[in-house]
Amino acid sequence: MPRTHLISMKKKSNVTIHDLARQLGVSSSTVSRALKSHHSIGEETTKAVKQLAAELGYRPNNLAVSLRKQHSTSIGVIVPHINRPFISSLVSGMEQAAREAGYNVLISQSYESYDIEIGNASAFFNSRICGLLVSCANETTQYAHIQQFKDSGIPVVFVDRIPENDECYKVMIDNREATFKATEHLIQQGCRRIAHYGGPPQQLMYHLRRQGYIDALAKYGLPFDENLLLTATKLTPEEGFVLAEKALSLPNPPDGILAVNDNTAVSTILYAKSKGIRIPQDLAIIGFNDDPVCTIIEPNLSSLHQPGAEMGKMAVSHLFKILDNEIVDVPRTTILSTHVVQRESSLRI
Amino acid sequence: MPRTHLISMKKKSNVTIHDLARQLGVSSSTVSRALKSHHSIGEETTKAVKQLAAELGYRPNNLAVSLRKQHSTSIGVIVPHINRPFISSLVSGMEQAAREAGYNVLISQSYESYDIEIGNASAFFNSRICGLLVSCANETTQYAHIQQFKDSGIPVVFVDRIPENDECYKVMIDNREATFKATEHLIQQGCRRIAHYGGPPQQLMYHLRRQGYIDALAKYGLPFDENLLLTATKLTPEEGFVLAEKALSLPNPPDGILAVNDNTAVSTILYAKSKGIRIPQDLAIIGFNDDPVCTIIEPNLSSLHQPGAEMGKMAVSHLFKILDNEIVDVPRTTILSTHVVQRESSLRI
DNA sequence: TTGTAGGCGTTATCAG
DNA sequence: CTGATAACGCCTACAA
Repeated sequence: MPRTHLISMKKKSNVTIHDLARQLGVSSSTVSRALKSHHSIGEETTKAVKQLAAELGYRPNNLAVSLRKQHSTSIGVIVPHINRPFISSLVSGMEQAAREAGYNVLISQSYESYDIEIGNASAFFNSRICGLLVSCANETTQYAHIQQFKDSGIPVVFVDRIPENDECYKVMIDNREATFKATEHLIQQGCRRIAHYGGPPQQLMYHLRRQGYIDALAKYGLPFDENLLLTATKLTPEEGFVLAEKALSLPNPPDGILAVNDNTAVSTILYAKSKGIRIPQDLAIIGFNDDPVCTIIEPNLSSLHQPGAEMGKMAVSHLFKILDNEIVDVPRTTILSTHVVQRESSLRI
Repeated sequence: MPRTHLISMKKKSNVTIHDLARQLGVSSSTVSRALKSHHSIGEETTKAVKQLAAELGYRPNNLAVSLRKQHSTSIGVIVPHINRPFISSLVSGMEQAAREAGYNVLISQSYESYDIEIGNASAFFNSRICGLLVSCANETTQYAHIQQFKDSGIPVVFVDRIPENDECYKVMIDNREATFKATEHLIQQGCRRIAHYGGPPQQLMYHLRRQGYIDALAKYGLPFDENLLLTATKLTPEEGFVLAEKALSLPNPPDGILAVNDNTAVSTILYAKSKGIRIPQDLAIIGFNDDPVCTIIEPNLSSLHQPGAEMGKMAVSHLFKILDNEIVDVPRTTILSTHVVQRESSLRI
């Protein structure tokens, strides 16, 4: 009967430091210290402990460690959708940086919904994440669900979609400058009536992009025509077709389009081509994000490149610095650089 | 003096059930039970507890709950790369299903590396995930790092990239059938010399896809020409160009190409067009995955559609059933259906 | 209906 | 150099 017991030596992995301690005739504190090569433990003891741990397949229980240390190693990430090129690169960068440092990444999608974002934040809080990275839902205009983290000393870094608040840590691009440069590029290519597809205006990001567009027009003395300022809410390819039709059927249609993302820009190219409008001769187009699709659509789509993976890594790096109290090294706002990638869709000269 | 206490009402969120208990003059077990509306607790007590909990901003500590219950609510996910259309949809589906059930999703990327996959699995194990979803790295041919979970009673579901092992839970498509259908489609469109870009052959998935291609040729009495069977390792767009050049510069070039993914198919279209090869008249092409790019490349790329998000949801659903001991409801192998999406790149009739 | 006590696995403090 | 003890926050027999 004890036989069966011994035979089932299937390395059960509930081995704890106490099991090791018992078998070695030492205390569990000694085991705990030996496992992390604490200097105060004798060489032999340490070796013996580590060897037995390996033999029995001991695995530390991070749940217990985190509870005891009052500090977990899980970073929470909230994004609107994972399956979008820019965001999946962003998340990929976060995951890479976090894992290299031995941290886990908890992921969640808000689907652009404020309520879901609140729920996700709440779940993360209860899971005692050690830090939060958020790219806000378009719906989100209040931040109480984020404030709870700060109140508990859990650092938060906003990425890309950020709130209008100077107090918080942000990693982003200069959205105004980006669309300014994009608009400027179109102007330099000879466009004089440039339309802009803007995103949901309550999102600061889209507001700034609008502003860059307007500022560029002003700088070059081009009139601002309200009819040329369209607003998108979903920013899907489908919506892109609607916008394209709207813009191109104006009595006085645009000769250039600055789209707030590549989805809508691509749809516009497809729509224009189907109507016999030549790109870029009749209509120059530039998108935003520099998604992979830019080099596949014909003509290739000019776009504003923003470094997704780098933004993710940077956000994680900032998070770690804040956790390590090297706050002085972390600027409230980090601006990553963007650049216009000039491709056929906008090159008229 | 108690005043100051009351005034500093900055809801510090380290409130525990003991704090609530103390303030209400009850025991912490009562609080614990009241919070989950245990029937044995008086209505008034329950109400009082919940109200105070809300006032003080009490938040349950999942770390402690999991430790105590010996069961966490975190699902680990290992995929090769997040930022690929199919995989990000897969992960998105997983996240959605998991979160709806109140579970967290821990994500990690293997970058197709066996060693990194092992490291990720190890980290997850230490974090005491309650279940694992894996889509294996191409390098992976051994599964000891996965076995540890099974040995500890932690369910594992393989998704898409699965091992050659009947014992494990798998959610996948019928890869052989998929490429069989795709090849058949090309044959029905009049192709007689069909080339195939295969993936790393050690991955069962790619082996099966090769087999479907070969079987279809056989069924229709077409000769199998080794020169038409190319092998890709990275499956990147860049590699697609190399493969395209290799295939199209053969002495007797193919009139149809079955690519193992859309990346390489798209590159082939671009390459062929640059060489004046007409698609689909001179060369019919079909890809695999049905990435968004298929409807943007011109001509639109035919492809094999596989339901990414559904696979992810299904995997999570299976995991939950296994956790709930409803094992009888979970088939070892779940095959999701695929279909050929016929587009211009292959329609010659 | 409520309270007591013990423990989940680990680490930190203090003592030897 | 090592050990005993007490937490971390929660849950759950068992008692009352």
